[in-house]
Amino acid sequence: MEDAPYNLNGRIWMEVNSGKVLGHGRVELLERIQASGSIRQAALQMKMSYKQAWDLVNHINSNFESPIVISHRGGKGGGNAVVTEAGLNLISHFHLLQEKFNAFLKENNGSVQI
Amino acid sequence: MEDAPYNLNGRIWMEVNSGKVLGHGRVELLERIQASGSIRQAALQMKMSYKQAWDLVNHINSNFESPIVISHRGGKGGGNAVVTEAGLNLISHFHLLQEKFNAFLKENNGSVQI
DNA sequence: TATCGTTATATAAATAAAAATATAACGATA
DNA sequence: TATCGTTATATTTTTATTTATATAACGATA
Repeated sequence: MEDAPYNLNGRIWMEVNSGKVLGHGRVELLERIQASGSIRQAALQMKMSYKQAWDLVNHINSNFESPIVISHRGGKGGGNAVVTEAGLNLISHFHLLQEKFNAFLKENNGSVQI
Repeated sequence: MEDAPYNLNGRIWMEVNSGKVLGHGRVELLERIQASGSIRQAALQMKMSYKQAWDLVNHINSNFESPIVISHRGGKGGGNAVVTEAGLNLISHFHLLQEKFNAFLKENNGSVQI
């Protein structure tokens, strides 16, 4: 009979209409869009295809009443994307949840008798 | 400025040597092995291939000092598999963690201003 | 008004994951 | 000792996912 130490790990996400809309990866994408002003640049930074990034943004936008990312094509720089006030609220709220969750995980590390 | 209600959802798992070894799905697999005495039956019940189930069991076993599932081939019924005392401890410990986590999720449902 | 790099979208190609199939090993028991 | 259903393992086939490629639309600005 000995001890098996383990680390507890996990993921959380926000659901709307019973579907995942916002987790760790999407929040990082929003932050990079906000920082760079570009969906393409954010995608490059995260080593994902533009299509994937666009699909994620589109999915997020279509699951909230207010737009989260507003994008424009054409013009100076070819186009741009910005995260709205609503989006910034989502980001900071998710960070809050994530911090609580991190504490939960830390508290629940331990070991089992095996 | 309106409200976006959301449900918080997520998954937790136990890690050993920085690798995932036990989460919701694997615990269910162990329970079904215990109940049926057969890896094959457990796999069928969970609609996964025998290979996938065996790989999971093998992965679990090789990440703990003590065996979690002991299997035999041949003999009455063609063979069988049993979950060890150590495995049962893992199962009940994970359930404990999962219950705490469920409470955490419930507490942290809410809404964001968007 | 021609150019630029980005957004938006569709389609094809490549890769990865999962499922299906096949086969040997096994040992109680009939 | 022949049979049985399961474990254990490898290989093939199928499916799903991801990535790559292509192209049109766009509007500030030079």
